[in-house]
Amino acid sequence: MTDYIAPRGTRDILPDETPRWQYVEQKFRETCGLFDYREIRTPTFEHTELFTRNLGETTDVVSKEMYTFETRGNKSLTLRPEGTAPAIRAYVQHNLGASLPVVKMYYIGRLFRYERPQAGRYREHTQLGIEAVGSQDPAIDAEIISLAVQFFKSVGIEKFELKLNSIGCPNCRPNYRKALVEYAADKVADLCPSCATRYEQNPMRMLDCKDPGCKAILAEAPKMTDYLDEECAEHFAKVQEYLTSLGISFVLDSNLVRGFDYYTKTAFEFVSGELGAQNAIGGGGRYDNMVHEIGAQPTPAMGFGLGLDRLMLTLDAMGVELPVDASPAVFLATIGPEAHQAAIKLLANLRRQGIAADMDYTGRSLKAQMKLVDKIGAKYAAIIGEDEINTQTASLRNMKTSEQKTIPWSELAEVLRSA
RNA sequence: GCGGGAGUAGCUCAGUUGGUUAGAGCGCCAGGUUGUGGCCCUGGAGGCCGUGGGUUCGAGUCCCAUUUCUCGCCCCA
Repeated sequence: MTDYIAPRGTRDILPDETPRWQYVEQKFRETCGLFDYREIRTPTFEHTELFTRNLGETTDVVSKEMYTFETRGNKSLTLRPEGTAPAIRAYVQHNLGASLPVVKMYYIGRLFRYERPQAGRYREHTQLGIEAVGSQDPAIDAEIISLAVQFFKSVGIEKFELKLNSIGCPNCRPNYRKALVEYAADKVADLCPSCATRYEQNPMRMLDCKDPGCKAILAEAPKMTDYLDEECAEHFAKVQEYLTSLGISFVLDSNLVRGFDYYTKTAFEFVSGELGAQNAIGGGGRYDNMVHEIGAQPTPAMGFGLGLDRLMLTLDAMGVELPVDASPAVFLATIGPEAHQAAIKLLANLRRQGIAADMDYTGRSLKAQMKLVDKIGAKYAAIIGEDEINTQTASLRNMKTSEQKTIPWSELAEVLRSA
């Protein structure tokens, strides 16, 4: 055993598992394509200020979970802890809004957060995300949510809960915040320590505290949805209306508060009962002010992110079988050095003609090679020994039916292609 | 940052009140007549028993520390 192991909170996805990941990623790409979202790839790290200024100074991510380091030139960089700010930074930097009314992007990227690992939580994880920039139409909110739903279903996840809320905007949220603070003012002493801090710094975060005491105290607290201004209320009603018309069921959750400060209006989260304590499989919301804060003219936007690692865990827990098969079509099993030499050339020909093929490179017996064919799951074994060399053929064995036919080398690719 | 559980072969795990050369199943490798996989049989390789210290005539087993993994809290995907 080596002393070198993957750093805490990171892990290897081994060759046996990667086909499942690739399959899910492919489904995501296809779904995004159906909704006309295009891929954007942004750097793994960004200037630290992008995150500190846009996610909120008091959020956990910014205050204690970022992987931040200094360059030789004393600039502070940070491994991206989330995907939205970088995507919007790119949108603004390249003025993407100038050429399209609504810019619809998706990304598949690794995110980094320095947290204590546990089930479904890693220090490096993969997130699939989408962002739509340029529309305040509640139909875009519904589109993004329905893209997520369609994607979940495409990989076999039917059971999940969609939680929905509106957290208002800078116009109406202060009123609610004030009402909440007034409600909690004489109860601070009874709240848990972290809620006492939240009361000071970010009162709305008290709403999703899991402490039973806090829950009881806040059960009677005023609700954001009762304080929405006319525009936000109408937007929220429309989102619900559209979702309903799309046949997407949801539950309103007035305690749903997203982790970053940039959200406005719509907030939503998908939770899976198949996961442990970390049961949020994806979530997102509207962030109508970020584009402006990053430096472009005010432009509404809406996005969604989902944790691929947690999605894979959910699939495992649900026992979903994905139709993946990474096995080659044929394995050349050879007897003796002459056959080995002939197979090298034959193998290259097959591959050039688009037939996935492999052969033995360890000098094993035919029997051992056949075992190997079985193990790697190749559909056919092409056996080449002295007889076959003399006749320029291969004994093509169907590993499932055990049928065996003599095929000339020149016809091998064609036979395999039509098999 | 704080709590609970666990580190014995590649994997999943046994290992009796501390007592000789540390085990099983699976996997791996080689055989079971000539050039043929799955099932079966036989044999083999592979372990500083996480690491360091301590108690003891003797430690995989007891004590301490440390480290890693794991589950949970905070929070999030």
